[in-house]
Amino acid sequence: MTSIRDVAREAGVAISTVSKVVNRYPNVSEETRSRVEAAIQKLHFVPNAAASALSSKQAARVALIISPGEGGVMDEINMQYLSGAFRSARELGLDVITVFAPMAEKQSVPEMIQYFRTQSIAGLVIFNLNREQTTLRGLIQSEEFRAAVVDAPIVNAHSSCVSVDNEQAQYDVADRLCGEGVMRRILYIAGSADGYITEERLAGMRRLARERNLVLTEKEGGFSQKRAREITGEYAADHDAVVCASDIMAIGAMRRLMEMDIFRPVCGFDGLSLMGYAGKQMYTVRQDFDGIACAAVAEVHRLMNGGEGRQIVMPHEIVRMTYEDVIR
Amino acid sequence: MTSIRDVAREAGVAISTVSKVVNRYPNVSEETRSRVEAAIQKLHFVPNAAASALSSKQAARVALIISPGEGGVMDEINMQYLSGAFRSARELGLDVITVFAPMAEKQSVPEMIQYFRTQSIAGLVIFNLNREQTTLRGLIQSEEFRAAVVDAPIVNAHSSCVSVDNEQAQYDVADRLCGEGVMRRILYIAGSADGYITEERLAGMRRLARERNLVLTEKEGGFSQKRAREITGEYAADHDAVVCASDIMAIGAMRRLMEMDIFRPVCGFDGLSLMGYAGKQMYTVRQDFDGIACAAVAEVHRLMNGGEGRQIVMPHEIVRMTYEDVIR
DNA sequence: CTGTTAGCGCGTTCAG
DNA sequence: CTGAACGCGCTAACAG
Repeated sequence: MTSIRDVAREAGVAISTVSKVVNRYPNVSEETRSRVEAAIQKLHFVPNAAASALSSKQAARVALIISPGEGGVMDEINMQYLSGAFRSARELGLDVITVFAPMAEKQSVPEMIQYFRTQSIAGLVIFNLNREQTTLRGLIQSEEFRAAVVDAPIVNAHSSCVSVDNEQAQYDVADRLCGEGVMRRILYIAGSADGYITEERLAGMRRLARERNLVLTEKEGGFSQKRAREITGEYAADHDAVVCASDIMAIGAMRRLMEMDIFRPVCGFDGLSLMGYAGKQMYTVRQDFDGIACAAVAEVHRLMNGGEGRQIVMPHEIVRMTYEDVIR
Repeated sequence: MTSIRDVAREAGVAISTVSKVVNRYPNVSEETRSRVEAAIQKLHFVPNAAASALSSKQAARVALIISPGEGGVMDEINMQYLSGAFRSARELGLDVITVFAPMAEKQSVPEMIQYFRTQSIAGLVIFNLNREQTTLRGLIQSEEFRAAVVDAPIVNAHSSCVSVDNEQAQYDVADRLCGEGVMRRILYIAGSADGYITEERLAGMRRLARERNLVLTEKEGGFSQKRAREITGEYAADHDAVVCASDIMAIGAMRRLMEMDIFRPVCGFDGLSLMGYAGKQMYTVRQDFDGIACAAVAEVHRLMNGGEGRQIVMPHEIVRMTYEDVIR
């Protein structure tokens, strides 16, 4: 392994001069710079990130923590999160590691703190946090690290939260759906009680019901397609429309309705391409997961530079998705 | 930041003794060991991975390179790959970074070599490599790093390949399908020409056709649901069954058949949970992506310890998937 | 503008 | 079994 010292010798300059060239410091003469660069080329010198971090003590590493859905439903969202996060990290010059939440949950809070510290982690970006993930929540509350939490309303001095306005988005999509005809009795299939976003979306739905004088039936679907099917089978016939707190539940509802051979408008939430498999066109809330992850990484970067925790609201969009929109 | 030196002072021993305790060296007396451990607890000492790697020069880092599918189809597979890879890496004590292939492809081979070297990367695990990914292929051929390549038959002194027996698997699933009734004319919708696995699967299909005296029509579906739909619409009526080289194409074929209101048995390849949305039950090849990734990481680990490149064949399974099997 | 020097935190001989 | 001393590759003051 050729080191900075070899380059210095080759170029006939001091070690620190090489360092300055490598790190683009301004105060190096054009001549020595080019001499050093020639030596770098010649020796195929490659700076050692570990040594650099050790010396400068600027180990700006960030851990991305994702919760894979067992059924493959969350995968599309998670990959978009990762895609945005990696891109953003690269742009900001942040070093990133990826952690699967279940692994973290198997450990205790001190163990995870220990692990992240040995890894020189200074910031966390946590996706899809729910109430049952006690280790992760403990990690945030310990305030040992700066954190950007996506879709969970946790804000303190060291942590920000990033998400769409779930309340408003649920309101908007249901509003659109209900504007399509005369609908009074709405079946709302909510998420699961352990999800933070569930309440916010429910609140949006309730506000719409109040304003529009709708009769609302609320059921807990737990983000499960199966549950949504069952609920639809049991209640949909007595309602004019089915509003679901997630796409996957909307697909379940739609399929059940087709089996029952009755038509009810259905809407979902998230904007997955999976929606195209529902069989009919459907309104949903399109979230820019890529952009959300991007913003979350930027936010943790800001926090690591001394920023205060805050809440960030990302834009959303109501779309109508069909099979044709989705397939490739 | 409390360092090994603080611990040594606290415990009243030398720095090297602390190091030995931390790294579980045998030659430390029970008494000093416990004294050191007490000090570690007390001071919340956490070893610094960067410093450790720098000093010991054992930076056993591995890069996982994944190709996200634009349409969200590949996401389920990729997440399973990541899941298995992370788990395996943790068990083997390997440090891991994740890289999206499109980012790598934007760079030149020397740039990527440079990047990986600064990151102390010694091994690569490459998923879903295709012929168009020239940078990645150059990276492998440079033999700068040890590599385990999933689903692409590239083997040299420093690289192994890991995959199911695609030829046999395609043979098996089509065999099962054709065993269900009297079928002579088979429509085979292959993958894309730039995918390595495409030929292998095609070869398996051809072997079956030979042995069973089938009339085979081969079309290139490019792993595209849309293409598979079109091909099905054009040719399926004249055939007895449709064999697809991927689940996503099988879904397209099945949907088209339903629209055409004719029934033809269809089979896919991969075992995605997405298959449940096809509408009917369907044979497919279930690959254990998690296990494949796990094996690939283990393999690159072996290569990094001086092993020779080789080919590893993972087991596959023919399954019949239905909507009910898949939803949760 | 360039060179000298002192660490960053740790692993590892090699004497004792 | 223990500890002093050196070096990993690099950055960051300082002098010059």
